Parts: sequence; structure tokens; C-alpha cells
Amino acid sequence: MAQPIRFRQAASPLKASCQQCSLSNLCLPLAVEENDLGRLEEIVQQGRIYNRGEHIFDQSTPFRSCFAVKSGSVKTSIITEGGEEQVTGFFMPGELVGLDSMSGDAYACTAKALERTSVCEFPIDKLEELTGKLPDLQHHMFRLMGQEIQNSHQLALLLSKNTAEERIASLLLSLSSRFQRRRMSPTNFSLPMARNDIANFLGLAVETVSRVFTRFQNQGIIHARGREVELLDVEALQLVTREFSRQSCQQ
Amino acid sequence: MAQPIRFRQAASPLKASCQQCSLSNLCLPLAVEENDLGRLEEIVQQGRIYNRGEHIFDQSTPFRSCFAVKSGSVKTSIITEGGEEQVTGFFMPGELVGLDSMSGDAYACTAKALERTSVCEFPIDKLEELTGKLPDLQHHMFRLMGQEIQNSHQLALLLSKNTAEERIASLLLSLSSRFQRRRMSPTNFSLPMARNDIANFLGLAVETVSRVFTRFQNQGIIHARGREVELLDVEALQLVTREFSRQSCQQ
DNA sequence: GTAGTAAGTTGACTTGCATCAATTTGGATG
DNA sequence: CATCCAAATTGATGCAAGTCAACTTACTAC
Repeated sequence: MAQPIRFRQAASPLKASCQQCSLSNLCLPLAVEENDLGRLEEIVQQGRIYNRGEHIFDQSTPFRSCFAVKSGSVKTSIITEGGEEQVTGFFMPGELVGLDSMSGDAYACTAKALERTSVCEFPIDKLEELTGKLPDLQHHMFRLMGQEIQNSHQLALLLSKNTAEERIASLLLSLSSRFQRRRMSPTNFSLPMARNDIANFLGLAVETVSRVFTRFQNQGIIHARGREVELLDVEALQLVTREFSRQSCQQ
Repeated sequence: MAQPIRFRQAASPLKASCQQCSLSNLCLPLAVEENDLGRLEEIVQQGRIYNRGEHIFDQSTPFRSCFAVKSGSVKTSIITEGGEEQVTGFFMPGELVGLDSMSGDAYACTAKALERTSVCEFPIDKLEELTGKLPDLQHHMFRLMGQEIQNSHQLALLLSKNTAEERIASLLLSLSSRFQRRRMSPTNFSLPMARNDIANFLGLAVETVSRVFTRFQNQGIIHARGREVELLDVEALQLVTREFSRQSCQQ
């Protein structure tokens, strides 16, 4: 083994290489010019690896950093005073976690690793300093936050207007396209989250999620076995999500 | 009348004065130092006045500006392909409308004046340019957008976990505190929106909203007559919003 | 004024999903 | 391989809120 090289890497173990990262077309580097990438690398810290169930940060603790998922997946949720939990999002490699906390001094939610997960950490004060210098990066941050607002509005729409079947079909299609963008099969994937998380996220009871999964399976739309899911008829799924609108148009 | 002065004003009729604005402690000027206020004034445009029902911007049209409500109030909503509407927010004086559209080239929602309303317009390209120069303003924008994400998550929580009574109590309390921050009575105000908008926003049927209002009235918690609302027992309302959590603690 | 329309209220009935309860499956551990 | 506990499934039942329909009130315009 090339000792000198290992030694050099060990000398700054916390630095990550955005240039060599395979996610550079999804993550923050996407918005940074080639010759500015070094400045992004200067502020990013290689986070540690989290095992399934470990917390990356906790609601109400001091807000210090946003985190980009490098591998694995993350779920965020808010907890009410009464101990009620609401899952607010699932995050895949390349996606940025913690944007909702930019409004205050404490994290607005809790982030939990759904599986063995590694992240890159962006200290928020340094990130803000850099966005002030790189207009493209600032623009990208605004875009990401705007997208986050939209996602949440879409979730609200789903929760207030759609049936259990429509909600679950929407989630499956969302996961599908996100897997696809990461060069994984859009029809054959493993759910990173438990039925419980799906239910909580979609405002349903676990039993309802289970029932809808078996109903979809009986209709030949999907094949599900535990967390392994195969989408057999994507068009049918898309049709389900539009069921509601079709009805209101037909009358 | 002092003709010369009127003439001077007419020479730049589109400029607004942030320094003299009574909302400067709520709106964007909040984050700008005294001697930088001029730079904000340079980019802000005095928008026109909108009558009830008029659109300030429309979903899918090119995204150009964010708007600060100056007087009156605004509702935003997204429309699905099927024509389904979901109200995503109500905006009061000093609040910034359009942040969710920062993610793309087109407005992500439609903004409609709920009453006679005036706004200030911030062209987005100029605003981004300025935030790049004023770190405090950039920080404030991040805060506002983070807050918007959180609001939306709170709405999702409300929609997925709370009963009709809890949702309506929450909305009334939210309006109450927002009126208070604007130095208006927190217990005696006029709802800017119709029952229909409340129902849509909270994922309920109009009939349900109506029933809950009368139920609250019979319990002596509120007094409502049309859009005029008086909160008679704020503590009782707060209790309603925590009803759910109280139950899960008792068991 | 009065006609006309939209907004709001109230009641009767229906339903999708939650809840409760009982199994079954699966993964982890010694 | 057996044990244990959490996760997932399936069935039976109840209820909160939706839907449909009738009526009242408020607003606008002529």
C-alpha cells in the first residue's frame, strides 16, 4: 500500500472531495464552477457514518449545519409537545437535510438515518459566507429552499384532498423517479423506510398502508414483499394519482 | 398644495419608501441597516392596488418578483391538473409572498387579493443581487424561507393528525397572534377569508367549518357573525389544539 | 324597493379510514 | 435451531367528517 498517500489523507480526515464525488451533479457542487469547487471543499466536513436509527441531529438542539446525504437515506420528523410525531420528509443521496432549520437557532426537526448512512456536513455560518461570495451557489440555495416549500405544499395537498390509495401511489412514483435520477431501477427497488414511516408521512394508519399494498398487489399493479417493491404497471399507478381529478372532470 | 413636491414624487412613482413604511419592523427592511436602506428602496417597486379577487400573479406564468403585502391580505393556492385547488397560505401586511417560486422559472402558485390590497414588488434578479452584497439581508431571506418550510410542515401535521376542531382552533390562534403583532386586537378581528378558503386550507368541507364555528359559539369560546370573530376564551381555544396530545399522555 | 346570486348554516345520511384485536412473518441473538 | 420482539398483515367494528339537499342570510345591481 502507498503509505505516503494514506498519510496525507489522514492529515485532514475531515475534508471531503466534492470534485471526485459521484453525486456532484445532484448535490451542491452542481451550482459551483469547476474552479470554485475548492472553496466548497474548504468548508465541507466529512461527517461520520450513522447506523440505522441513529440521529444525525435533534429537534431543539443548536442549529449548526446542513447535511448532504452521501449514501443511505434519512428521515426527518417534527415532534409536538404531546409527543406526537409527524414525518416531514425522506432524503436520498445528494439531497440536503436541514433547510427548514435556517429560520432559527435550533433544529426545527429531528433527522434519523433509515439505514447505514454517510453524510457531508456544511457548517451553516461558513456556507452562508460562501453563498455571499458565489452568486450561483446562493441562487442554488434559494432554489433548493423554494423546492422544499413546494414539496411540503404538495404533501399538504396530498393529505387534504387525496384518498389512501392516491397518497401511496404518489409516494411510490416519487420514490421511483428519485431512484431513477440516481441511476437505479425505477421499477425495482427496496423501500428505505418502514410501513410505519410511510403511514405517518402520509397521514394514515399502518393498517391502511398494509391494506393498500395488498390491494395494489392483487390488482397486479405492484409486487411487494416486505420492503422489496416492484412496480409492475407504472401507468396504472399514475392513473390512481389522478383518479380524483378524473372524477371531477367527468361529471 | 405644494406643486413641486407632487411633481418630484410623480417623477419616480414606482419607488417606495422603506424608511417611512410603518411595516419596516416586520418586512425586509427589518434585516437592513439604516444606511443600506437606500439600496433596498432602489430595487423595490411600488405595486399597484388590487381589488378583492384580483390575481397578483398566476401559477405557471414567468416568475419575476416576490411581493410584500403592504395593506390588505393575500391567499396563495396551487391548482392541480384536474382543477383541484389547495390553499397554501394566507398573507398579512409585512409578509413576503412568492418564496415557494424561487425554485423555478414559473410561479409555483397563484396569489389572489382577499380584499383591497396593496403590495411592494421585489424583482427577483435584483433582490438576489442585493442579498449577495448584504449578508444580513441574505441571512434574513434564508430565515424567511426556512420559516415558510416550517409553516408548511406544521400545516401537514395539522392535516394528518388533528381533528376539525383542532385545525380550526389552531387557525384562529394563528390569526390572533398575527393580528396582535400588527398592533390590532388579538381577540376581535375580521376574517380576511371566506369559509370556503378556511375549509380548503384546512382540508375540510365548508359545512364542517360552519358546524365547528357554531359549536365553538355554543360553548362560549368564540362569538362569530359572518367574518366578524371575537375570541371569548383564548385559553379554551389553546386547550382544544392540545386536546389530542393530552389524550395520548393520559392513557 | 326587489330581484338575483353567492355565501353561509343546518339536518339526514353515507363512507373511508381509524381503531381494536388477533395472527403471521421476519430479523436478531444466544 | 429455538427464542424473542418488532414489523407487517388481516378481519371486525365504530365514528368523524364528507356528501347531498334544503333553507337562510348577505350582498349587489338595477
